[in-house]
Amino acid sequence: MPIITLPDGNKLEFAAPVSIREIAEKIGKRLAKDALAGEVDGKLVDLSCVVAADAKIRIITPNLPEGLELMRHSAAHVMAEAICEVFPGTKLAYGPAVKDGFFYDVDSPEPITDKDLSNIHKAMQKIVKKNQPFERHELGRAEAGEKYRHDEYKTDNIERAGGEVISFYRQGGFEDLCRGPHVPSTGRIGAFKVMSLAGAYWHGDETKQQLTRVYGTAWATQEELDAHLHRLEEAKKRDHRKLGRDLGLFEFHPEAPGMAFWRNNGVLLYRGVENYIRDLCNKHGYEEFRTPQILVKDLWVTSGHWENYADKMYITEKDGREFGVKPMNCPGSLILYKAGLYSHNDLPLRWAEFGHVHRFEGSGEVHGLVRVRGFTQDDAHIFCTPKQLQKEIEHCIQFVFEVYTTLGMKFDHIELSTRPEKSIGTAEMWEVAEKALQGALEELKINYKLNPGDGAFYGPKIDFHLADAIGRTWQMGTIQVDFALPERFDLHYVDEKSERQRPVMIHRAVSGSLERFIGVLVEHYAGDFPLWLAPEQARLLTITDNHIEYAEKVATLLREKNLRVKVDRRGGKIGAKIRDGELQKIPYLAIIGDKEVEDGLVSVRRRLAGDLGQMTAEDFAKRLAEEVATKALPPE
RNA sequence: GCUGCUGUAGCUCAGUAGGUAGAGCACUUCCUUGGUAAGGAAGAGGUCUCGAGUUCGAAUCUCGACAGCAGCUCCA
Repeated sequence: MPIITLPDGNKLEFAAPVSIREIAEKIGKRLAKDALAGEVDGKLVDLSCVVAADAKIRIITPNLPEGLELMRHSAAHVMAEAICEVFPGTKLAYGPAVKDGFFYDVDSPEPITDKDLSNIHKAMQKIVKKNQPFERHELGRAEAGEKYRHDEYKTDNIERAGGEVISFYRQGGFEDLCRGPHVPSTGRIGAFKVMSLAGAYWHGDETKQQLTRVYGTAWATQEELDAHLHRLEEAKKRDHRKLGRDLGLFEFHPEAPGMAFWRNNGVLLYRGVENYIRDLCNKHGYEEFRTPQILVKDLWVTSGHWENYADKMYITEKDGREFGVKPMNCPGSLILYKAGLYSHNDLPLRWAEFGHVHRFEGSGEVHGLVRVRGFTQDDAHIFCTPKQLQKEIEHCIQFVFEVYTTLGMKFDHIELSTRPEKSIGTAEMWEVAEKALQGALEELKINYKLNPGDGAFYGPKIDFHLADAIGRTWQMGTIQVDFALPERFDLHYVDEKSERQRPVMIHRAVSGSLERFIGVLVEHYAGDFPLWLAPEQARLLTITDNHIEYAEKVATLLREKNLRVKVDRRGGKIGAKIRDGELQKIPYLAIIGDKEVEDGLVSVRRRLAGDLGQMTAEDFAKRLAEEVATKALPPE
């Protein structure tokens, strides 16, 4: 006689084993209608699943995150059936629910193209209309393997599935191997849309064949689907590549694929970020260095970069000698360290370098400013004793947080990556390094994800990831512990007993790359930068030509306070000048006409905040200088 | 690098069935001196990314290159 405990604590008693569907019906008609699946003692199950023993039960409906995920997973099955209809002979590899939707990786006998998406969508609509139940059935491992021995993907999935029972789900005449659970029938997958196509390697392995990945999105209601599509449209407007061009920040040209050309507004922004970090370096006890752009091959062989990344380095040859354009700044620092003599009293040495590096990223890998072939790392190399290591890491983490907090940016996640297969150094070095990083994270009580095997070839690392306008995440700041390079370059310091010891090295970058950082920054603010970073902080708009002289005087006053200001002295109506200023996202527009000239005033509009009324030119200058000094975030 | 897609004026885009191109905005000039998100008129601007091919004829069809977009892989 199962006693069912509901989330609110109420209990229901049944005389015989009952299905989730029956439980839902007992609770209420409306719930039974909405129910997609159940959760029995924390495990998701089909609505048809029968409960025989006492259990805690939740009914899963479309408005719960689990319900939405289920709908998306079921939508993937419906799409798989549709694809098989449109492309008979298609084999199915993998089709999970993902953020905002789902995809299915398929192996179709002929290529699927964009033009086929609407046909797939139509086929899905027909399947949904039939509203066929999802039916689970199970086979023994051996039996399942035999049944699908001609399908390499199913065979593989069966091999990977745990347990002796392999479950399948059927909807009408279509069957797919699946752990489940599913929504009760094909009519219950909500509002959906087939979105796009892409290639995807089987198991994400480049050496395996490439499958076709079909992406879809699904939502509980049409309104939510529309809202999602609208959000995507809105996000496009924040795309840093578009804003970069529209706001005159930077652009790209085929003459230097994957490398940015910066216009003045972009340079002002770039310099703002760079100088800010530079000032913080000073505050945190760093010294700044600069090392050559092109260094001999032998150096890259010693550092291990040649072995690991020669094909991604820009290589040049003169007088029969090979040189590499630097892809990292560290070897330059190592040379400088080695050329000096340091004692334990000198450590830690915090050496910063804004070094411009080049990496030949693959043609499909470059992406606006966030993945480029030439970029400046706000790099630093910290040489310290093993004892100082963890404290130095903590110091780096705090530095990173200081910058992102000031800018009002939130990390998507923080990652600790450990030793990869291809690496240099001993197991012991790696262990000490990984422990130091982990220790620092834990000391500062920072949530992080473990990412095993994803460290740099010379050491483990902590990475700080941020999301762009459409939710793609990018690695920004990084802190990497390196025992290997000091060894390879035979670095040492003199300890208290006058003995030579090996220093540890930390590689750290706060922004990661200034280019990527600015790309994400543009999307984060949608071009409405805090005043201290805005390229053009204020624009003075004259009503008529008669006001130009006074406007220039006000401009001079502002420039004396180190503010970046321009005068819009064109003809035309004030409305048009305001519109231009707003479209270019200028933080402050000040209107100057007869009234202002007469009384030494300006009429001020703050973007995103509106009309501030009249104030004296002096007060205006003071207000802006204050906003710059406090690094205030833009108005909401 | 891989799969699919795209490339027409500075920007956003149209171009029907192969018959050598069009709009809006921006720009220039003139008129307008106008008070809080577009004043009016006229004008200029294109080797339709590049190269081959098919054709009497290619922006349009085919192939290749280059660049870009989405995803995958990679990201020291």
